[in-house]
Amino acid sequence: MLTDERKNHLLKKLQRSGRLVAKDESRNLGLSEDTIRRDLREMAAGGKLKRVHGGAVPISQDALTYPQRLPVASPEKIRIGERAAGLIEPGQVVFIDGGTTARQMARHLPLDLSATIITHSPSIAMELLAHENLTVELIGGRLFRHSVIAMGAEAMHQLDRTLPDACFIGVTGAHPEHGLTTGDSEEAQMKHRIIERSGESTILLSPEKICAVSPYRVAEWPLIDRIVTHDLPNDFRQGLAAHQCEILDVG
Amino acid sequence: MLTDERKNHLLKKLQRSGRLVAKDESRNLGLSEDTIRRDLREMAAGGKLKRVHGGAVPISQDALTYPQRLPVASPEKIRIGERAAGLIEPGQVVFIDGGTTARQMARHLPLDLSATIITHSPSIAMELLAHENLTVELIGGRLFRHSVIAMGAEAMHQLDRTLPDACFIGVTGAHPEHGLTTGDSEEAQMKHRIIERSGESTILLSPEKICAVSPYRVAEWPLIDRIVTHDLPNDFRQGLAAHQCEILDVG
DNA sequence: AAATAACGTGCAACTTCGTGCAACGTCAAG
DNA sequence: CTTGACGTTGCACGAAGTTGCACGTTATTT
Repeated sequence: MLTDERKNHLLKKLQRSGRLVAKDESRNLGLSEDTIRRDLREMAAGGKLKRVHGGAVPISQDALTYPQRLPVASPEKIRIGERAAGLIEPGQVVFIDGGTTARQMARHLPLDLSATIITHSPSIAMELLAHENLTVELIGGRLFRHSVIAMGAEAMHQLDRTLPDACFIGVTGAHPEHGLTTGDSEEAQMKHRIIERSGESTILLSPEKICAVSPYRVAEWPLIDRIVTHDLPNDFRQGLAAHQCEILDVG
Repeated sequence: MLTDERKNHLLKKLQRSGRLVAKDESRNLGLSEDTIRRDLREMAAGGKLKRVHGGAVPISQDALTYPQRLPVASPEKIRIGERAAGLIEPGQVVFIDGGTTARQMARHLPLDLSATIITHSPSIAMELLAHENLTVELIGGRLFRHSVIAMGAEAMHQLDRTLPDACFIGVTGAHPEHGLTTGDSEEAQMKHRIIERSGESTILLSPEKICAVSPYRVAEWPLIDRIVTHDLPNDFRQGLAAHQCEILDVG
C-alpha cells in the first residue's frame, strides 16, 4: 500500500469514526505503530487532524459543540425587512410569512407598535415577544422544517378564519411573465390563500429571487399590490408596468 | 478511550446537564476518580469549566456569547428536563407544554428520536427543528407572552382534535392537598384539557414550585400518573402516597 | 467537634512518543 | 549490470504522557 493511499485511508476513517487509535490502525494495516505515528505526525503538521496521545482526533472539535447557529441575513434582506416593517399602520391586522426576509421585517417592527400580527412561523412569533402592544395570532399545523412554518390541513383551516388587512409574503422566485413561485407545492397553495384573503398584498423580494422561477406558482402579478425589493432591473420594472404594482426599491 | 476524547465527552455532558459529578463520571467511564479530577482540573485551568467541590459546573453564562438570548435554566430544571426526555417512547404522540423546564426537556430529546410532538409553544417547536425524525404539530392561537404559548378559543379548538399518548405539563404550584395550580385562568383550563385528553400525564415540577399554590387549579392528583421533580420533601411524598402517582426524583 | 467525603501531591507501573539508525526496495545514472 | 541516492519501514532506547494508589490536607456534613 502506498504511503499517500494509507494517509487517505486514515483520514477517511478518522472522519467516519471521530477518532483514531494508533495501535489499532497498525494492527489493521499490518504495519508497525511507528509508521502510523509518522503518518499522523505529518498529517497533523499539515493541519489535517489533531494529534493526541494514543492516536488522533478531528481538528476543531470544540467548534462543533455549538450546534445552534443563527443564519446570517444579507444586508439587502435586512434593508428590505426594515422598509417593509415601516409599512404596517397602527391598528392593522397583518399576516407575516416565514423566511429570513420576513424575519428581518419582524425584527424591525417598532417596539411600541399597536397592531395584530398573524403568522404561521414560530420563529416570527418568537421575534415579536418583546412587542408589548402587539397581538400575535399563531397559525398552527404540521411544522415544515425547511421554511420553519406550520402547514397542512390544520393550518389552512385556521387560516380560513382570518381576513387580514394586509399580508407580507416571501417567495423563492419572481419573474415578470411567470409571476411568483416557490419550491413547495403546499407552501405555494398556502401563500396563495393568504394573498387571496388579504386586503393588500406585499411581496418581500430579496435580490437573489429576482427573475428566478421555482416549480410551484404562488400568484400572478395582478393579485399583488406592492413589492419591496433591492436593485430591481429596469426590464423587470417594464414587465410589471402593465400591472398596478407599487415597487419599493431600497437599493 | 483517548484522553482528549474523554475531555470532550465530559465537556459536552456538562453543557447538556449543567453539572458534572466526578464520582459518577468515574463510574460511567470505568476510570478512577483521580483521572476525572485531573481532567476537570486541567479543563478548569483552560477556562473550559468551573471546578467545584465534587465535580464541575459551566462557566458563568455571561462569558458565553450565545447567539440567542437563552433564558437561564437552573441545573435542577435541566436535570428534570433531561430525565423527562428519556420517558418518551419511539412512535408515541406526545404533548409538550411551554415553559423553561419543558424547553429543557425538548432540548434533551435524542436527535434521532422518531415520534410526534404536539405543542402550543413556538419556542419548543424551534428547539425541535434539528430533529429530523420528529413530526411537530404546532397548536395555533393567540400568543400569550408570559409563557410563550398559544392560547384562546382557537388553541382549544385545535387541541380538541388531538388525543396524545402522553403529555408533559409544567405548573407554577404543586401542593399535596390543593393539587396542581397555575397563575392564569385560561392557561389552567388549557392544561387541564390536555391532561384530560392524554393517555398518560406527567408533571414537570421544578423545586421552586413544590408546595406552592397559585390562584387557578389545573388538576387534582388522581388525574396525574407521574411527576418528575428534584428533592421532593418526605411530607410531600406522604401526602401523595394515597394516589397512584409515580415520583421520579432527580435529586 | 467528629465523621465523612473530596482534594492535591508524590510516586511507581505502564503506555506511548520521538529520534537515531539500519535494512530494504526503487530508480536512474554510470 | 553495478552503484549510489532516495524514500520507506521497523527496531531500539531514552523521554514524555497517562493512570491508579497511598497519604496527608481541606471541605462538607452531622
